[in-house]
Amino acid sequence: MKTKNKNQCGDLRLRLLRAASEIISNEGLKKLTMRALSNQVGVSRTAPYRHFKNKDALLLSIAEEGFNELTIRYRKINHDISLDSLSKLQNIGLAYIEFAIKNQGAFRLMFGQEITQQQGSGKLRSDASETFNEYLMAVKAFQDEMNITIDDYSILANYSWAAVHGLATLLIDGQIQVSGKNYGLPTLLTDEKPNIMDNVSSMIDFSKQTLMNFWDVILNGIAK
Amino acid sequence: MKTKNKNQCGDLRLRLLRAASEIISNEGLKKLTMRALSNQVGVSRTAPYRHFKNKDALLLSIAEEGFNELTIRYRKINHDISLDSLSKLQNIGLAYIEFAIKNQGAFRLMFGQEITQQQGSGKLRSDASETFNEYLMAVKAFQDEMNITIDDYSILANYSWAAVHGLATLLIDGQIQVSGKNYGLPTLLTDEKPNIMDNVSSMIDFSKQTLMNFWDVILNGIAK
DNA sequence: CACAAAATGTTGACTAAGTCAACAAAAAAT
DNA sequence: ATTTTTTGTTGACTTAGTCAACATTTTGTG
Repeated sequence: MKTKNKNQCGDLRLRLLRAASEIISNEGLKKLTMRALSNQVGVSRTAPYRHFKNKDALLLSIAEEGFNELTIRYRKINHDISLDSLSKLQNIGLAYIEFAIKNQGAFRLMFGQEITQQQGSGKLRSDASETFNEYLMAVKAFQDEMNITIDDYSILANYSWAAVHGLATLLIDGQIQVSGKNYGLPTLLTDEKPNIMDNVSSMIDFSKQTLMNFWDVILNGIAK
Repeated sequence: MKTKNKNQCGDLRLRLLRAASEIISNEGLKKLTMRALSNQVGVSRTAPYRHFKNKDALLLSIAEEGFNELTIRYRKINHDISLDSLSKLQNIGLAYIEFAIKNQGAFRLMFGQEITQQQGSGKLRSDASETFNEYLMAVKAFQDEMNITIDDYSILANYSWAAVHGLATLLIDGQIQVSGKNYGLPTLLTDEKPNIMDNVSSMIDFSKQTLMNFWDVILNGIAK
């Protein structure tokens, strides 16, 4: 009998995933080496290969877990009866950005090119589909509730995805100054080096602020 | 006398930069190795080290060149008298995306984390500043010409940057299907693998379409 | 033009990292 | 209790970044 008991068989597997995500978030993908990872977790350098075919497979798993986690958050929002469809969409956008900031490692893998260019493994695709479906559902509900003139819902879906994704990406890549005298300016325009992990809460505040403006513009237009 | 003659001293340097960009664009950053690069260019594996301190320095140079190139395009648009401020802004956005699609390698380096997290080298910062300033100039002109109620121009700047950047990023990461029956859908929701290099023109068409909607929404709001 | 200095390129060698194979220990199944 | 299966370890091979020593070519100067 294959005991898929997470406390035994899966223990190391889980610890590896957690540690790997942390390393990527804190030090970047380049610093994630199988050897450093093994070391961190306290096993020999090849132990991870009992749980993952290779490094890419490990990264894939991180992405899968990420989608599952994100789906849970989306569902919680979509199921919340106290929210109207606009609020749901807004909260989903914020959840996306928060997830990106707090789980940089997973986020980069989920929406980066590393994985899309590979096979993708049915598992990943189905996990990701759940996430996307939850998002698309919110968009549809919003369009139904408002009298949106655009017929194709995928337009709004892509548009808001792009905007939110862009903000998330710029933030975790340290491209926008979220604190100090250069608040809101492109980092490359300033002398300050962003200290990403120390700035999580500033980033989230900045995102909230930006998203507020964002939705205001979407709804009313810039010229009002 | 230091002959900085590009035809002699700089010859290999330039060839390396070109080849490196190409490799990143076609096969991804992971496939760019100093050895493969040297091989491609037809020199020994350590020859590049005469022109770049190390691999990171080479990447940095690619980014620098990228900013210079992008600045030129922005300038051309900003100086075009036949365009009003809105058109300028729109064209700049499109130029950004086109650049990203046609120069993935450089783009990833310019706006990714690899570089921001490093020192940044004054040269890079000043090159990037020119690009950003050109962009900010267009935003200001636009806000001046329209009667925008938002006082802080950096809000619109960040907002449109994020949206455009998000679209560019999703496209080059192959996250959006730009042709076929799944047109406009997230790739992970489908079975099709995007063939990025074969899709350049589809991507650009898709971007134009999306940007049209994008600016329409920004100007008029979604509910009209 | 001859020679010294500087720039450029090459080969050899070292290190870090991914990964396989053979072996060992532990857990599970019979 | 013994056989399998699972999980982990060490050794070894390969690829890739990079330095050092050496060779060659280019450049500058008397």
